[in-house]
Amino acid sequence: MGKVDRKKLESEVYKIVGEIPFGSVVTYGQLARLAGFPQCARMVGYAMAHTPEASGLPCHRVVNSQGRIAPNWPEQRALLEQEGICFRTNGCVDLHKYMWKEISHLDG
DNA sequence: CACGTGACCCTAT
DNA sequence: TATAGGGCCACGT
Repeated sequence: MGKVDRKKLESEVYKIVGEIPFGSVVTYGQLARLAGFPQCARMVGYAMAHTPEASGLPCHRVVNSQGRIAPNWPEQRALLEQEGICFRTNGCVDLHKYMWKEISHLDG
């Protein structure tokens, strides 16, 4: 196995992110698996952190496996709340409630 | 070239 | 329910 093709990973991930429906969230790990890079959740995070603002992609709908939003980006919470997503007292979204249904089978 | 870092994830304690 | 540690891999210094 050679090195990961970051460009390929990015294009695949961005394509999927663009399809996340309003009011739903997806985890980094799920994105990695859907994109065909199951061991690269970290790279997905890297890609998200470098997503051009001009892309218009709904990267705020991507959270970690605990439903926690990205550090150093508090705005993400407001963006999700605008879509009707409520936060628990521990600061996480309820994945069982807001997970993108079409891919929720990738959980376990 | 070696090392530290990060919008991560899983298992064990 | 919390923390700790290992694995992961590209990137910048």
